[in-house]
Amino acid sequence: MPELPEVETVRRGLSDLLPGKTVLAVSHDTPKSFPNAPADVKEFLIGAKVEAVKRRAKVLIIELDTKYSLIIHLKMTGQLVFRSRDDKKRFGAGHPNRSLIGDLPDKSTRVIFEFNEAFLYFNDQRKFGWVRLVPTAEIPNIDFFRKVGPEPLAADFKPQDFKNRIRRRPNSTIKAVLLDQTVIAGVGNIYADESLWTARIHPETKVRDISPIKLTKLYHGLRDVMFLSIEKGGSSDKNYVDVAGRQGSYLQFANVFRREGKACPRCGHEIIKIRVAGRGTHLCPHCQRKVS
DNA sequence: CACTTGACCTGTCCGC
DNA sequence: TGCGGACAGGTCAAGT
Repeated sequence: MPELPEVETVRRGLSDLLPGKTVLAVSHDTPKSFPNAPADVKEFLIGAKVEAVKRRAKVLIIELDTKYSLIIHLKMTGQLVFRSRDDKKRFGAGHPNRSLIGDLPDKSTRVIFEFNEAFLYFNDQRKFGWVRLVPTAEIPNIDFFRKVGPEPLAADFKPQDFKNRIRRRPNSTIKAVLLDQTVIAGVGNIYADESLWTARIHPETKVRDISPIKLTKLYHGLRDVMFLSIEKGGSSDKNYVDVAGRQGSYLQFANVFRREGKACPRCGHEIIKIRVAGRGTHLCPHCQRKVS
């Protein structure tokens, strides 16, 4: 579930909490969740101090003072939840900011990082996510980072850059291209559907059939929905929570996603759900016509 | 080569 | 209430 806005929300939370803290211990459930632990953990992680928490596409990068970094992908159901000794006082029962998840670790907990008086839990129900320890200087050489496209929210990412990237795949459907991380970084199913609705583009439209004006609308639509979602703490359908265990509220503002059978907020026609590029896809068949 | 489909996992929901 | 099947927000490898 976590797409760019959710991962960015987690990054901001971790960035407020982790820098300056030293890793005291690490435990993990399976090699799958932490492929190069524990041998490397003992040697490279314990005693390391967190310097910064960054994000590239949907991947979190926790930079340590040892020239190593932890890189973390939440995939569909990953969570990173931070609990300090003070959290019971700050987020106890009745507190509006209290965590929505219970005692940790729970049965979805895969990796635990212990800091002084605090723990960071990596939970992942479906076990698609992972944590890796890599030399910081090697990160740009990792296959995923070499291939991944530009950050759509970067200040220097202009409409023309967006159009040029998208047009590299003229014969694909626009939905498939938006989801392709090598074209644009960080777009997932929710923000693909929402941005296509905003730009009034049918998700099955071939890229070559979309006018320049519509592509410009899509550029702005994509950025608008992502900026709004970050402001709302991301989308929580089921699993996603921030570092304090709180859900995001963006889906309250969604126009089509998970709204099949309801009225389109723009024209009142019924929103439908179809399958495009192998993914559940939500659209208004009246506002979003196939030929631009 | 460009593009699409299945596999990876667990949990939940829906129809019988 | 139980059971089988479909489905879930991401990414690869393998297939056409």
